[in-house]
Amino acid sequence: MNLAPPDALAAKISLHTPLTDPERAALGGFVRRTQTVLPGVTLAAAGEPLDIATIVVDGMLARTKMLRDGRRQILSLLLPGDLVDAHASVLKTRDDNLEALSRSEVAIVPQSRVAEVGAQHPRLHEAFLREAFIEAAIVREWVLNVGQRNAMEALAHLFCELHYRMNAVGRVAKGAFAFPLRQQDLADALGVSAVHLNRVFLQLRETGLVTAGGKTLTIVDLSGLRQAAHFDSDYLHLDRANTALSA
Amino acid sequence: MNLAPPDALAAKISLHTPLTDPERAALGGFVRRTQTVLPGVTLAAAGEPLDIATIVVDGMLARTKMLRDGRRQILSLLLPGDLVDAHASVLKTRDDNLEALSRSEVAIVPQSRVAEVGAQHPRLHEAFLREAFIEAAIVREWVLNVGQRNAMEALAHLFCELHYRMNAVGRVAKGAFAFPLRQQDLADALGVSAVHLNRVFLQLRETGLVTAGGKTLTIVDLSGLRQAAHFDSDYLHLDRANTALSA
DNA sequence: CGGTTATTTGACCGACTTCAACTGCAGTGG
DNA sequence: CCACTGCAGTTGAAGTCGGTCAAATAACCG
Repeated sequence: MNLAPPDALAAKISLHTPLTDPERAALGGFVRRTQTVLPGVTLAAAGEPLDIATIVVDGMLARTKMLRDGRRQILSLLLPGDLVDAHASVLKTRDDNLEALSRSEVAIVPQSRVAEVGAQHPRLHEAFLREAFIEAAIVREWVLNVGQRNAMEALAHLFCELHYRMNAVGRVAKGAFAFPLRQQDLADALGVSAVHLNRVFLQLRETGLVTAGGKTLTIVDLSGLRQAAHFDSDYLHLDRANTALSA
Repeated sequence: MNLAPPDALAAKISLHTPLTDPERAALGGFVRRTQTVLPGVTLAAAGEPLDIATIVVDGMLARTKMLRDGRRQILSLLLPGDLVDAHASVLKTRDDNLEALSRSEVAIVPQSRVAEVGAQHPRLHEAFLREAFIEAAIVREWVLNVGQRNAMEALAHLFCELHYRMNAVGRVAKGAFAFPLRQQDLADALGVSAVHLNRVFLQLRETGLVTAGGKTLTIVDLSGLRQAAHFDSDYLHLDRANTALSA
């Protein structure tokens, strides 16, 4: 029903680097064995060693940080095709958590194997690095979302981002894509309370720009939503993708 | 009066990797020629090519993002010894601005030279990568600051971070270090208004935990400040440094 | 010293929070 | 089949943190 697992990551990488068959095969090796994780499960927690990378095959995960009193911040959403913590082995221990927000399929790859594949395929090495830097760019935009935009703008902006990122891996059909988050997760992503998020989300749906239901989000009017959010996709570094969307 | 320029970067790197003399010399080559930038000057703007790295020799700069209506968010503060945008050449264009917050000394290094030195000195290559990942970790903590902590906690947390980072490059004496920011900059860092920041900053000074004056910030009671901020320095990945502070 | 910029203060307003209750829905077991 | 349970979503009321506007100091700089 969805693209076969390896394709999402390969699709993202080939936005910047055309891939040869051996390179595709190497990527395929990463996701040969996947495992299912249930919503709420923490795959990796702050303080643990950074010895594994994770590839999201299906579902939605998040990088999170917690405060002692239970406050929780989502730092970025991890979508199918995302390669998480590759190259992070230059640091010893994690400083954040990797948490499943929905039932998801992931492939867990030891850093040593990522390094081996990188050594054999220099362009993959560079591509992995690029993915890490793009995630950093997404987190920087996230700061802007949380720090400067009000809840409505921030929500609209987040939905735009998800649309572009899901589209880049072929997971958008007629403006709709899987969206399994609870409102509490959205609230923790934007740094507002769940109650306030609920009201703002209702308001946004009333505008008719988006509809939601059954764990699916539909962007009805992308250009209207982009305007509401002042969304500019440059920070996603999608380059060759979404040329149809940017019009 | 301060450490000689190259020492700050070398000091940070040697927290993780002991450096040989040739490696130190290579770093010294980066900062042989520096230039002065005045407060408010934008060294590099979003949309420009990512073809240079910048080393902060003295002063304070910031990575910033702007919204069309003038709202401004500071994404991270760049201190002496920081190596900015090394390795970022895997991406084509900047998505943020590099702005001087005070009169500063910086060295501008073409990405090609960073790459050459990295090729000659593999451990420097890895060290540059590590610096980039540490900055990403700092930005992630920044999201938590802006999204979950209130203004007082966030301000105390930021001051703790600065103390640790300045200490790691030998720029702290008796709890005091150079702090040339305007309150407007602090406000843009925390995502609050300058008026509110002013009141909160006054309140924090009234607690006696910190004092400020003459572009200098003094942490009077670090452990008290850490408690107020619930500060945990793990995310700075300082490893061997600050062992005296962590007590 | 004059002109500019940064900080401080006051008054008022609005976005967002908190607490609490209620609805709707899906799963479970009797 | 229907109660029971639990969780996500929705709604209301009251309060607070932080925003805005505006003006008054205070510090800085040529």
